[in-house]
Amino acid sequence: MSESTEEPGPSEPSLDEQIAAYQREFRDLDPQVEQVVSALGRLNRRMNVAYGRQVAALGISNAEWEVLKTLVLSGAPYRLGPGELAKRLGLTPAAMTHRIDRMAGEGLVTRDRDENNRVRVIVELTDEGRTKWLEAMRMASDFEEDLLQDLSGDERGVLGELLVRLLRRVEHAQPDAGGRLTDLD
Amino acid sequence: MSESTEEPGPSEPSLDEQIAAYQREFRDLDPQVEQVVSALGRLNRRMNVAYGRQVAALGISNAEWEVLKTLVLSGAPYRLGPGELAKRLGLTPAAMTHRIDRMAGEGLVTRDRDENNRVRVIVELTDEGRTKWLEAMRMASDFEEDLLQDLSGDERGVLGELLVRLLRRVEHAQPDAGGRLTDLD
DNA sequence: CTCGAAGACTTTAGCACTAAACTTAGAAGG
DNA sequence: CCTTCTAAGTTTAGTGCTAAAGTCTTCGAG
Repeated sequence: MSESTEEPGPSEPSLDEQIAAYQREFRDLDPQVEQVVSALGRLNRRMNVAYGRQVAALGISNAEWEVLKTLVLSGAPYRLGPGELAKRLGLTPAAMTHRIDRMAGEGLVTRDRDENNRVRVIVELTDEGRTKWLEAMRMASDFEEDLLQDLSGDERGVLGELLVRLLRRVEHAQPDAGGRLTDLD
Repeated sequence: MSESTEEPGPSEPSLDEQIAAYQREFRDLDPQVEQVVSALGRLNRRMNVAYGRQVAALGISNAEWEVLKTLVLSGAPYRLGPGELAKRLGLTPAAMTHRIDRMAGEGLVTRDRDENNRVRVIVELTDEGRTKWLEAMRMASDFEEDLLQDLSGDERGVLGELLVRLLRRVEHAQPDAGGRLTDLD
């Protein structure tokens, strides 16, 4: 399951067949719950494959695009330290070091020591990096618009609201509220 | 936006802050679309972290659990070749070879040559593997039930239906229907 | 002022994956 | 038969990640 992080994919049985098979093997399964969860997982995997293909056309990887997005989201002047980037991306600092190496080599970011505190490093988006981000963003938002094309405005609103409620349940799961979700991450 | 299969994570701004920041940097963004897409991505990442923790308590990895699920879904006698497994999991055959090595070493599956066609290999779930699958399945379905706890039956149905419609759009995107989605995977 | 401790990266070792080359069994043609 | 082709797995080389150890600056206590 993945970025996340899991990333299976292409050739699986249809969703309905899969749910039916699970019910045969596991009687206690609620098909409605399973439909939501399985559709969520599959949808995400397919979308990630699609994003990867799109940004690859711009000569960057999905991983690099994530870094560009994080820097832009931090707002002008688009600077963050490697540690902060790692935390926001859910990576180890070690992995960040190497990603930044690559991206600095490609001219997407610069990496400099902070003159006021020479133990800190500042990663800053270059103009080229910002341009790549904008191009990727345009492709992504076209793709997302396409994806939701069959849904009415009302349906989009309902879907967004339901997803946000699930997200809230996962993110700040209340202690003492039935418990199992309390220690998620 | 990412996933999985990209796999970022833990410490990000709140969803609302993130959407507001994107709107500042990219005027053309539809906040409703962005809410759906971002919530989907985040939800999935958090869920994958949670699944990973749960199955780790059983002594297996998320990757191993995916293999167990695939074998069980294939139905009795729970046998598939490495190539077929790789296809369903979206991995290369090379990666399957190593996963099967590990899992055979742990007693979760057996790996044997097909006597009728000695170029084929048959991976078969052991009783121990089936037991692990069942334990993981129980944990997962409890977790999923918990996750959806705040949604009424109707809301679950609506959510499932909307997700399935999105999934259909991604999976068999019609040619000649506006196009961009036609070559997804 | 100097020593010790903490913080912020970087480096090293090891693992899991992909892409591409290789191996071997069975199938097809002459 | 014997050659060639194809299919199914495995092996090799190289990438990107994590965990843990290492380096270097800064800060605080004596």
